[in-house]
Amino acid sequence: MGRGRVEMKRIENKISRQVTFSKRRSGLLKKTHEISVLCDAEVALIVFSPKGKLFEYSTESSMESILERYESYSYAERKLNANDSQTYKENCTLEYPKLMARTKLLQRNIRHFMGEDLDSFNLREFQGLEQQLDTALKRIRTRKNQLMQESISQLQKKEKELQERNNLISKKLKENEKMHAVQPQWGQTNPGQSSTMTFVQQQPPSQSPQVPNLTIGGPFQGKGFTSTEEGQNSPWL
Amino acid sequence: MGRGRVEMKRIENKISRQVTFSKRRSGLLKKTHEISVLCDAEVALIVFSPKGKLFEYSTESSMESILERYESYSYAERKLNANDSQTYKENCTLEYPKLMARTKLLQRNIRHFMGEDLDSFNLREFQGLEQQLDTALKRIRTRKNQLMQESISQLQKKEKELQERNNLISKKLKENEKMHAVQPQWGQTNPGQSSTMTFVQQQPPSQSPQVPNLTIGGPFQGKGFTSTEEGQNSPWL
DNA sequence: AACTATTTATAAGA
DNA sequence: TTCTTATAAATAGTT
Repeated sequence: MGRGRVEMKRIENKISRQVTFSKRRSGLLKKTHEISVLCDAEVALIVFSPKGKLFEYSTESSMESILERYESYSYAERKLNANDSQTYKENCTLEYPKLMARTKLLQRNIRHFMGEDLDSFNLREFQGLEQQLDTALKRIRTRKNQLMQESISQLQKKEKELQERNNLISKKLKENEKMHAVQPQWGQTNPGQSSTMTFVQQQPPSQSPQVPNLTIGGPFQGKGFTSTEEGQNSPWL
Repeated sequence: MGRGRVEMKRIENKISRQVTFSKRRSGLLKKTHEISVLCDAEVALIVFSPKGKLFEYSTESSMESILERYESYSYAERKLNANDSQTYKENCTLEYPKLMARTKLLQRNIRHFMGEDLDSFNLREFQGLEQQLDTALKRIRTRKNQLMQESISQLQKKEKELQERNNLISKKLKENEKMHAVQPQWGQTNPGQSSTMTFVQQQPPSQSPQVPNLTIGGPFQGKGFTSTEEGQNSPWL
């Protein structure tokens, strides 16, 4: 847009480059603002001029929270070069306040997720949170249902196996009884066996190692919700 | 640019909003790219759609490095009043790993609250999370409804006030007309008043300070434009 | 996803 | 820098 096409490459003339930067920067900020308002999007824009000057725009939700959100999405670990002790210490000292701020933010977020600390929310924010939780809840329920389905089918399978085993044993027992009926020599082998017993409930021998433990409640490893690992009360509260 | 002016406010129609978002997003990404190439600037753009989908652009130097640069910038501005610098540093170094661990935990929890990263969950954990979210959701909906109720009753109150004011004015106007009908002396007081005007819309005098701002979207304080330096040439204002 | 009528952004020039 | 202006781009409304 302007009085001629523009090649998409670095403008070599320093002055023009500076001027273009200034013009386009304001245009860009404007457009960034517009999309955020018109479309209700959360936007963050960071621009460093070639001279190293910083320009930024962010939706009301603040730069920090957007970057936070971004990082929770693309969770790229920052690798501290921990090999060098001195660097590490400096790094820690430098990063500590950041980390603290971030932790506070996360805690607040969690409280929001738990429906607490909502006094400052406006309608729109409620709407957003509600939708987010609703989505999460749906996902969780889906996953839970999957798990339950699996449990059920495994239990059914187990049931079937046991049933078959029972049938087998019953059959053998009957044959046994028949044989005994032909030559009834009681006494030496199995004293106390009742001949009227028909079904025998028995654990399949391979139970514990091969069939997963399906106890509804399973072997918990306590991931941190509710009961809170080493006992201290919800660390984020 | 388009077939009509566009009011700078949230587009209410969901479909249009979605479409506009899509169009403007690509425009914005393009412009972001252009300024970075033409002017040799380092740029990062993060956009979350209203649905929560992430779009991003960053100069080749990578998002991470830009964000780091950004943070070092904004933190450089904050003066840590290092009263006891040495102790402070040691403390930080010592506490840093703890804090990091905690932050990680918090982040994981948040992901769980968003229904992500649930592969390791067992049934009981799902149940717990589900219940927690459900409770939260109920609270949030309650609060949201309260807010809406308040909005509604305030609007109704305002409506009533306006109605009364209108009635009053209409009444006065009628009396006025009557008087004029008796002795029609035009001219000296209010030239240009039309006698056929019936309703007058008027703001209640106390509007702005006493009635909370109910704009759906709340009272923005525009945390955005920190364009540093001379800054306030906000061309779009 | 395409198509235009228009509005905007902006390159050049002053 | 800022203003102006000719033109290129972006895009709102439509199909």
